[in-house]
Amino acid sequence: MTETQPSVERPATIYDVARAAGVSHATVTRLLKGYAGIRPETRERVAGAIRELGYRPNLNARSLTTGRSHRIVALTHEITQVGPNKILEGANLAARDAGYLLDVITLDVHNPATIGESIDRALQFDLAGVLALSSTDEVTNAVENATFRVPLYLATGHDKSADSPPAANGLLAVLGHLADLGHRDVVHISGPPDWVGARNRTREYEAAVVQLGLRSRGVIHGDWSSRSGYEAIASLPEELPATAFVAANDQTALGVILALNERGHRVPDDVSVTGVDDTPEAAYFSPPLTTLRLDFTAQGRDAVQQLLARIDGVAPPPTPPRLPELIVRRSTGPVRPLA
Amino acid sequence: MTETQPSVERPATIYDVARAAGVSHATVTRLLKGYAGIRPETRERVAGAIRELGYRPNLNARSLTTGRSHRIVALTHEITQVGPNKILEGANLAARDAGYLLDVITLDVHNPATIGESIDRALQFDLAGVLALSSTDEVTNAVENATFRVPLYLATGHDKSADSPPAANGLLAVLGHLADLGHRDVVHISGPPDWVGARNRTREYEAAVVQLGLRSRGVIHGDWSSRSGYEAIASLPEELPATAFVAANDQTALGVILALNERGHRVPDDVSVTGVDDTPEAAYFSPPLTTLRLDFTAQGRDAVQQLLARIDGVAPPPTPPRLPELIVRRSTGPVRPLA
DNA sequence: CGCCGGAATGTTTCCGGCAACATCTCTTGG
DNA sequence: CCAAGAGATGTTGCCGGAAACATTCCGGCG
Repeated sequence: MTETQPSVERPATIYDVARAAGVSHATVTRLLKGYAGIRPETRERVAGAIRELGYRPNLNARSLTTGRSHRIVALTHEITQVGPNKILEGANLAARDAGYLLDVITLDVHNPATIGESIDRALQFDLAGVLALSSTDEVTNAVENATFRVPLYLATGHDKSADSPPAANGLLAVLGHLADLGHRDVVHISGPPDWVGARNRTREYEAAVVQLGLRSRGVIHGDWSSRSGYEAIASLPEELPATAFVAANDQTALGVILALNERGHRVPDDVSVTGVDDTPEAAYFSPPLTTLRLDFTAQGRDAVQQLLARIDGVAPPPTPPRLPELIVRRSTGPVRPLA
Repeated sequence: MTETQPSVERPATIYDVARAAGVSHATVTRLLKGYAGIRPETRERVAGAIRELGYRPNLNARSLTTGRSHRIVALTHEITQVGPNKILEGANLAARDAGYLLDVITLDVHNPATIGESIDRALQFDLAGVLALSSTDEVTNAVENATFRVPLYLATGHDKSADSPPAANGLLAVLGHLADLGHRDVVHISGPPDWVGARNRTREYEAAVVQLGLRSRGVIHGDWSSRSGYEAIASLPEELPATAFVAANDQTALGVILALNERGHRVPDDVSVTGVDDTPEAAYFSPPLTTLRLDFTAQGRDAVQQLLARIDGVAPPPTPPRLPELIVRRSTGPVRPLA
């Protein structure tokens, strides 16, 4: 399970390289920075020395003088959740493509005291910028209260903001689909209220219900977990108040399905269930889940792009709307009227 | 969705603080380092200036002189997988408790060329150590080929190594459970062969089969995904060759269950299915999954501890064996003989 | 053949913090 | 009352690299 490498010798510096090549350290720097005016012969010698000594510039020292680093930090949390997780993945790629190193600092939401501390710690490095991938109010607050001396881009929630165009309103598609199947009575199992994304989904749900002329038979607060979906159904009266259950995410939907099964309701014959996120597993639930596919990776990319624009003092590029896509599978079916 | 903060003024340095307090910068350093011999009055003035200016030491500059930083980097990949993900969580906590900042660099396994590059990039900073959380051979190789000048701890796979005590052999418990239920014929759906953890599980499976006198009716290669579990079953002949299916992880088991359902086999009445990992969702599958609970978080903690010991040149603490725990739920039941 | 000017290379200083060493300022003992 | 010594604070140089500035080299031209 383990292996180590002894080599503890200090890394070579430009001075070492310069000495080995018989030039001044400035020449080494020039080579490194791609300066053209170096005699081929000299260039060769220096390059050789660099190779020989396995020289690698010390980025700390570099950013100390230049005052700018190519490092950006992403503050995140709950990377277990699909959303944050994939956003990070996208951000990581985008950063790398732009020549930046993105490193991730995971905040411990369960331990609020440490949030500020972690942020503080991160800021002690020379950073080009900070990408705050915050999904909960707690983290958002902590971020807003911190004093950053570097560009900051705060992406709250992996959802569209309140003022986003209606087209981005994914739950409308979900409820539209249910309405098409003849459903009138629906129940929403929401995400944790301190998550922006959860609130947005709930709001979208409520708006869609109105717009489509459906009846919402309740919003039950969940917490993204399967357990909360299970318990939501368990808390319902014997006679189900709805024919369709709209869960805030796929995990919750999973719990909903199990609870429904246990109470003798077949999905989708008796009741329909939907999720949000389209996690890789959703297609393999029993039955496969009708859900909303969100492009988290793209959102991560967009966020990095926004941050980079701020770093470079350029006008931020417009973020193309990322339209959620309705994925219809077998957890939804034609309504079967309530008893 | 966004907010920015303008403040781009350069952060205060010890010199700024010194000037503001009317002392030399050395005095500021002394205060920072907890040196006792400072007159209360002076101390007060300096502390005031620090507060006033919002001074934060520049860790880059610091590690430049001290030659040691309190930063460790975790190289990881596929953080979407539960295992790596939770290991990271544990590592993060352990590092923080030890006063280190752990930052995470996600390697892109799908793009091997970038692995070396990312590692290289990370090494250009002053690092106290590197924690390589590698689960696949590709990454392991890349890590082994890189030249680190800092302590390295390579944790391969989130499983016990080949020479670990038999007690750690979790699949024995799983198969023992199946044997107790009367199952004789079993099939294993493995993880991707380039994952150490997957190979270990397969080996454990095979050993357990022999030890318990069962009959393995095949090992089908999967890739951790639900899809691979689904396809594994789909590839089987009409007459199932086994009464129990041992999946390499929970996701795979999910796919297995769906495929089995679709072919008209009820779980667990007709066939039994097991997983590994005990993801939070496993308890809410339909039916809830019998699986093996692994303590990933502890493994992450252990790894950090090992690394820190190397950094400090101390003898590494013994890693307590993390015994997997069999969680029996409803996806397994008494055998029902093959037709 | 010497001078000029650009190309190639070298020297110095600074970034922010730290540590070794130097200096100053008291208190105290002879 | 002065010197010694401890305590408090200041000065200097260095870490690795970058940039401004300085110098050397060289060929061409008058």
